[in-house]
Amino acid sequence: MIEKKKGSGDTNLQPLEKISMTDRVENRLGEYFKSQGLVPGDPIPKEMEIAEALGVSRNVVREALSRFKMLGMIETRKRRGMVMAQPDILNSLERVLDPYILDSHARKEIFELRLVLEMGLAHLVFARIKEEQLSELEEIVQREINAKSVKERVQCDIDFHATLYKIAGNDILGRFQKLLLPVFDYELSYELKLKDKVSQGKVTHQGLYEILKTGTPEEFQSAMYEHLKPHFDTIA
Amino acid sequence: MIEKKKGSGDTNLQPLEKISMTDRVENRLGEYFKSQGLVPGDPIPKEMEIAEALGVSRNVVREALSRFKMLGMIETRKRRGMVMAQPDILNSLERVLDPYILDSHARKEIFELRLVLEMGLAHLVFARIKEEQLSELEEIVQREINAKSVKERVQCDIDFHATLYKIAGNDILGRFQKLLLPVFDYELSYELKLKDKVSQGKVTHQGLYEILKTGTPEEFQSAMYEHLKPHFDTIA
DNA sequence: AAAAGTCCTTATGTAGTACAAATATAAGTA
DNA sequence: TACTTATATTTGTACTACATAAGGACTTTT
Repeated sequence: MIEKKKGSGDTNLQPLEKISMTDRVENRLGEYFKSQGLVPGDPIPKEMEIAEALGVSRNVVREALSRFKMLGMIETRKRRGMVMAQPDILNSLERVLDPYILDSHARKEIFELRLVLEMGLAHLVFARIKEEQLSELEEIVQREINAKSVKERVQCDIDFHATLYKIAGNDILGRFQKLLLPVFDYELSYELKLKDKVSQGKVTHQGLYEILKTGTPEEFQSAMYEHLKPHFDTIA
Repeated sequence: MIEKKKGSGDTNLQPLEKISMTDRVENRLGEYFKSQGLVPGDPIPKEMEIAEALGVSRNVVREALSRFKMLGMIETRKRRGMVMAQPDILNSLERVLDPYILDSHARKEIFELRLVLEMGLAHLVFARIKEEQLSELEEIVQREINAKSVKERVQCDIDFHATLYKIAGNDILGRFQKLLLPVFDYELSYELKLKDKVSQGKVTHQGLYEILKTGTPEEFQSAMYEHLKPHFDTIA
C-alpha cells in the first residue's frame, strides 16, 4: 500500500484518481459497444441485464447510459429497449465551447485553429463554388461597403466567412467554424482592447471576392493570409 | 390542442419530440450555468436543492449532472458539493469519432476536414519550427526511404504528418487531427479498395521537408496540395 | 499552545423498491 | 380475417435508505 512518509514535506505523490462506479460502467459499456462491433440500429442489452452483469445498481447504469444518450450514441424506446444510434459529433462540442469556461490557453489555441481552417479552405471553395454563390458573396461585399455602423460591418465579416464555409460544401466544417466563432470573437475583442484599433489586413473581402471570381486557389490562399495577417501577427 | 383529422390521410404533423425530464434538467442547468456566468471553481447548488427547485427527483438531477461530469464541466467532492471545472473540449469528441458508427457522409466530411487542416497548417509550421524538429522530420523521411514493408511506410506517413502538427505547436490542433486519423484511415482504405493501388502525390514527404528547410509557406502550401492531390481528386 | 483524536453534520455515491407510461405480442371476439 | 382487448416487458420517474468521505467543532494529549 501507499505509505505516507511523515515529516518528509512534499511527497510528490499524485492523488490517486477515484473513479466512480458510473465512470467505470461508462467505460465498460464503451468497450462493449466497440468490441461487439455495434453499429447504429443494433440493439443493446436491457438496463437490468447490464446492471446484473456488472453487479451494480440500475441507478448507476442509468447514469452511465444517460451520458451515451446525451452524445446521441444510443436511443431508447419504451418496451423496445435501447439501440445504437448515429451521434451528432458536434453536439457534445457545443456544450463545452464556451469562451467563459475555457482558459486563456485553450482560447488561444482555438483562435489559431480557426485561422488554420480559414487558410485551408481554398481548394474546397474553388472546387465547389457555384455562380449564385458568387453573387451571394458580392451582395455581402456591397453591404459591407455601405455599412454605417461597426456592428453592421462585423456582421458582414461574419457573413462573408460563413458563406465561404457554405460554399466549401462541408456541413461539419461549417458547423464547426460556427462553434469556434464565439471563442474567436472573444479573443478578438481581447486583442482589440490591447491595440485599441480594429486590425485590418491589406486584402479586404472585396479583394478575396475578386480572386474567387477570376483567380486561382493559390492566389486565394495568399490573399487570405494577407487578409488574416493582423491575427497571424498576434500569435507567438 | 392537436386534433387528429380522421380520414384525412397524411396530416403533415411532425411527431412532437418527447424530451425526457433528464434532458430538460440538463438544458435548464446549462442555461443556469451560463446565465449565472459561472466559471471554473465556482460552486453550484446541491443536488437536493436543484431537485426541489425544479420539482423533480434527485435521480433525474443526478442523471443530468452525470452528463456534465462526463464533459468535465463539473467536479464533485463529498460534503463540499459540486464546482464548475475546466472541461477538456476534445474528450467528448473522442467518444463519438468512431468510423464504424459514423455514416459514410460524416466520414467523407471528416476526411475533407483533415485535408483542410493539412492545407492550412503551413504558416503556423513556418512560424514555429525549430532546428531540432527539422532533424526529427529528416529522420522520419530517411526511415521511410529505407522502409521495407507497406506497414512501415504507412507508419512513417502518420509520423511525418503528426510531427508537422507538433511543430505547429497547438495542442488542441494536434489532438484533434489524431482523433480524425482513424476516420481518415478508414476512408483511405476504402479509397484504396476502389482503385486497387496506393495513390501517391507528385510531392513526397522528402519534398515537403526540403521546402520546409529552405522554402516559403506559400511554396509549402502548393507542395502540400500536390502531395495530397490524389485525395483532393476523390472529392466531388 | 499546538497537535492529535473524537464526534457530529453534510453532501455525494450506491442500492433497492415501487409504480407510471408506453408498446410489442398474444389472446380473444365479431 | 380484421379488429379489439389483455398481458407482459422495458424504460422513466420518484422515493427511501444507508454508505462514504470530509469539513468543523470540541476535547484530549503532550
